[in-house]
Amino acid sequence: MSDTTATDGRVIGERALQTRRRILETTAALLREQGALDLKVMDVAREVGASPATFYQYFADVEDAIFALSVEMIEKVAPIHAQMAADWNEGASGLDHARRLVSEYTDFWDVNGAVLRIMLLRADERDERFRQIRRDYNAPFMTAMVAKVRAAQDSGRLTTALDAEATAGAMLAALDRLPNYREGFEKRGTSREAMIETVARLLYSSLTGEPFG
Amino acid sequence: MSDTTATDGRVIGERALQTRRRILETTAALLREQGALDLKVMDVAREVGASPATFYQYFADVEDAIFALSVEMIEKVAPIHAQMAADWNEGASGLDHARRLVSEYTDFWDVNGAVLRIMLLRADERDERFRQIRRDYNAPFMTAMVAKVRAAQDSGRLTTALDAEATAGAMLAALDRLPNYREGFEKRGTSREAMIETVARLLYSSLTGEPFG
DNA sequence: TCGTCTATCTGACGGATTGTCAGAACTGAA
DNA sequence: TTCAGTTCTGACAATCCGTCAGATAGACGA
Repeated sequence: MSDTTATDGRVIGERALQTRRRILETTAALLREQGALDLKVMDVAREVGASPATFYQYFADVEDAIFALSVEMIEKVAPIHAQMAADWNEGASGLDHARRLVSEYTDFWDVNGAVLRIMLLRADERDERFRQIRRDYNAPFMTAMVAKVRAAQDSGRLTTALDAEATAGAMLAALDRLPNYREGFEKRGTSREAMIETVARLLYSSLTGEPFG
Repeated sequence: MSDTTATDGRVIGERALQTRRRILETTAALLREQGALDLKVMDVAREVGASPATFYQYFADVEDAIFALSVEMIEKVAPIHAQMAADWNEGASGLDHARRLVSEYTDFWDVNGAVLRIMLLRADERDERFRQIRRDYNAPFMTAMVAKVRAAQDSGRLTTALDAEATAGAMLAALDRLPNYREGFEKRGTSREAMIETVARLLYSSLTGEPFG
């Protein structure tokens, strides 16, 4: 069922699993170093120290390997989902919880950005396979945030002029894009902490209706 | 100076200019259809009806052509900058102006998204060439938004706990990513208008300190 | 009209990458 | 050690890359 298979469909054993993993790690590393546009199967194979034929035994092409890495993002991000769900249910100081969420998610981007960027790109480019993964990856964030917005709206603290989905989406957009602007920010005097504080406050206010101050 | 040159550096004439343009338009079209990851020089050349050698006369590779398209985005987006600057200086009903900005920028993304996505991707991947273009492309938005935030903070309407650059960046993030989520939104009942209204209100409130309601 | 000059384009090439086999090498069990 | 199943790879045809030298086309003067 969830057994890993080779491109010919057969279930693979321990040795093959390790090879597959080395290919994935190498793909991720090269992705970080040189980006996706000119990442070749040959580059990965050379770096792994294997024949290109070995690569093709596990993945159809480089994009397919990045797809596998994207799938793994879903479980890698799960602890952040869990933390968020736990925090937000107990209902205590929301702003601190928002700070923690933004901080942890920014760290997550710093580590996994290279893969996440291609996942989002291919989903944006209408690839259905990646769209499904993007949905699964985003869903817990979206669900939690939409619920927050609806709750705030139901209790009258937040205007219903805001669409709950769109509000959550906008906050997710900030979470996903701001790590990519951090270097530029820092060059102009906006520290990582200031960025996190700002996004946390925007997030908190947009989801609860509390004023920014 | 701003004359267009071939890869060997010579300034090109009228006929060559048309060839170059056909290559660029074809690249943009194929980018929309099949995305960037497996867009080959051969694909473009075939579609243009020219030899690959002709392509290489004007661009080093596909990415280089996308770079040229990215450069063109700067002047293509200028009218939206201008409209925004004009609107925001006269100081009248800010929310309506925000609506117009979001609406027009969403349309801009619908037309030019394929190129914008790669511009942002390559900049995110630390390519200095694309980073420069991204800066130039974003600068007018950022400058105007940062000024708005600072003004609101100076007059005491907005908390200084928000960093001006980060706030502007977060709003830009929403503008840049939400068009990519629109199809998903619409499938779940959030119309284009609702999305625009929401982003406009978030933008307006974050830049002015006015409450969401 | 014709020939010439120059800008532009391309056929053809060596080299690299892609993707696919059949079979070689490895592994663990008997 | 032998054997059977698993995993890996050399070798190949097909395609793509990137670069020439030379072919072609358009402008212009005679």
